[in-house]
Amino acid sequence: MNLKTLANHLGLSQTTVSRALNGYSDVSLATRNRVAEAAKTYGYRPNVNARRLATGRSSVIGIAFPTDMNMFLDPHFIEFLTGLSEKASELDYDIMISSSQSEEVDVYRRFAEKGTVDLVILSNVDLSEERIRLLQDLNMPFIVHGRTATCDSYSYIDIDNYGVFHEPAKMLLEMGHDKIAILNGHPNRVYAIDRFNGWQDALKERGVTPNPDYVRAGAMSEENGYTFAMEILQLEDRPTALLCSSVVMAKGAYRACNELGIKIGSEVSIVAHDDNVPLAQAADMDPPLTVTRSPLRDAGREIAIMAMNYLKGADIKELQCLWHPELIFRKSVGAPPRSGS
Amino acid sequence: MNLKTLANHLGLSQTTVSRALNGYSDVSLATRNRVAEAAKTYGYRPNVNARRLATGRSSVIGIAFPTDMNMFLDPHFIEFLTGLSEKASELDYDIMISSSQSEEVDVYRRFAEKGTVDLVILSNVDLSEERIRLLQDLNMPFIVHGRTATCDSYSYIDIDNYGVFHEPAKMLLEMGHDKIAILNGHPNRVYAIDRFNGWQDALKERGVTPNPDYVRAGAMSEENGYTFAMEILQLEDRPTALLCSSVVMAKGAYRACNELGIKIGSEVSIVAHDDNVPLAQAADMDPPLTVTRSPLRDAGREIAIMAMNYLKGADIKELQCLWHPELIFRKSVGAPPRSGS
DNA sequence: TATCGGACCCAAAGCGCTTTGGAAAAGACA
DNA sequence: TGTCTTTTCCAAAGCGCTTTGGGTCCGATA
Repeated sequence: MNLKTLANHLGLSQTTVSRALNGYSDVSLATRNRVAEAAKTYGYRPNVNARRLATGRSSVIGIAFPTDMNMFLDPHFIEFLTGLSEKASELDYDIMISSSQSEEVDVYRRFAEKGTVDLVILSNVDLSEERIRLLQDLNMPFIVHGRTATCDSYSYIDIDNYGVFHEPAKMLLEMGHDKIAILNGHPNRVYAIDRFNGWQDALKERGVTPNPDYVRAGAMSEENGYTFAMEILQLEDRPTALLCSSVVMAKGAYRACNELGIKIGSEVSIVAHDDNVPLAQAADMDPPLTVTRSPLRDAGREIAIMAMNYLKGADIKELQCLWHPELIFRKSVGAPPRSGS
Repeated sequence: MNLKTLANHLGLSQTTVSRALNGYSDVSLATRNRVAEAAKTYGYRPNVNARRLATGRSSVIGIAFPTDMNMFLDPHFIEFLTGLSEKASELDYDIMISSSQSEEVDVYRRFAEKGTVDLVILSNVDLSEERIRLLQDLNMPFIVHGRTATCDSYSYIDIDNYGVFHEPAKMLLEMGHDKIAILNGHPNRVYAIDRFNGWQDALKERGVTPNPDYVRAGAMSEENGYTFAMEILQLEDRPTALLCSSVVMAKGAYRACNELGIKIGSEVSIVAHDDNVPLAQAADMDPPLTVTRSPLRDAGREIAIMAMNYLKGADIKELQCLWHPELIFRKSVGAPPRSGS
């Protein structure tokens, strides 16, 4: 069933039927309904490729599939992608993934040349802005998940990573902790830098000098969480609180604590950032883990909406989201142990 | 730059240029080269959507993105998808992912209605064949990663899961092991059933009665590997060898052995199936893990090729692959301890 | 009564490709 | 020389939609 035969069935022109289905106001509400009705009963679905050819738009969102993805990212990336593709489906957008064996920028070049996608989504940005520059050069619309220094010029969604460590650090300081260590993500990622600064500033605001021994950074694996925590908790002047960049890392830290016989929530307080990936439920841990929470899936869903608005011509200023994670207090945090105990 | 202007530049008709670029033999080799040359210098790329409209083919492969994916599957699914999308790009196919908040079959319905994809890929099949039946009803081409009982009727790629446990079990038996336990995947997955049978038959062939206490099954997580191994290794009549369904599970088993002070490779032998996901490198374990190996990424790449051949009209019989994993012997396997030791 | 502005609808021209059904030129053969 | 194939090319007709640029009808206005 195509437009033409549907129009014939209705005794209307293709134009009218097309415009009726697309909700134009220059066709009366009555016929608009009549057309919608008929479309439903005949099971008419417009041919996507014809529409794409006619409009020049594809309603497809592209995303480069990182082929050398480090293991940690897997569940996080998937979680984000799940949200994105769910919402995109609802909005009648499609998601196309593509990967190159060599450079990620090749993927964008291909997208741009082929013209199969209207917009691409950039994940996992680091300090280098090669990809962003390329996309700007190619004149290919894009939205960034995360931010770089020059984020004024493009559309992005990010969380307040500074706050992710600043808020809980402040809270811990107010509870009397002053030896606060961080188990951070990879140091060339923008979010890790922001978090580091959040931690550092929180201490400085209280007149506490940040201790470089209390800083560890690397891939946010359970393994690293364990290793880093083992190292830090065996320092002579051991910290009374740990800020972890992910729940998975915190799990490693929990394991280290258990092994060292350190009571979580009394002898050491632990806070982590929670992307809410299924494999790591902070609330189910023992003791339940205090977190700053910002579900990645939600970010994926939001970015789909932003993509739609972008393509509808929304102003760039409306397409810059900064989310502030909520701080969820649970049993893994308590007053610092009295010194000497 | 479109066909028309390119044709004008060349002083040829659109027809000729089109057919030249598509390698038809009714245009002379000389002009074919000339056209190819010109296309390159002018940077001509055919408009994908116009082509799709004209041919009715999209050169897009669809895949349903499982929204409620269990945590274990993540890295495996990603690994497969990476191979698929790499090869697809090389072959100039695109990959479209889609997910529904409710049923996976909805995704296929949408694919079929919209007509955006030429073929879909089914992953992770279980015994129920609802999805397969639907796709057959919808007349939508598909390739299955895995198999069900009725696999004669469709195209698939799978590994010999029976052999995955049968081969190493046979080897262990020949080395003198007769108390062999299995840490299997989820019992309603076809591959887990096949593996179970492989193990069972290997024992029976040697006249050994399979011991139900030696069978554990569940999600293939490190956690489960640890728990299952702990249980099994503390049985009164403890096994001398463990077959694990994944390297991640084997990692859990390694942890259990270390905790119990059981020497791997002498007191207990361990073999696992290795999909070669980056997060779990069997060769780097201590001791290096003996595996049956079949990289998932390769399967993804192969399925892209199969998809192309399918769409080119290849015979169904040529589109049924069964791969036999190689058995890689490493230090985690040794002769069984002498009884009484 | 003549004019005008809405409201509603439509014919036809694209979008950029592929494919059909020849046509013209060039050899092959008698 | 005339006929018959091959070889090489092309005009034109789609593919199924959107959009432009009117047209018609009708009530409102003067």
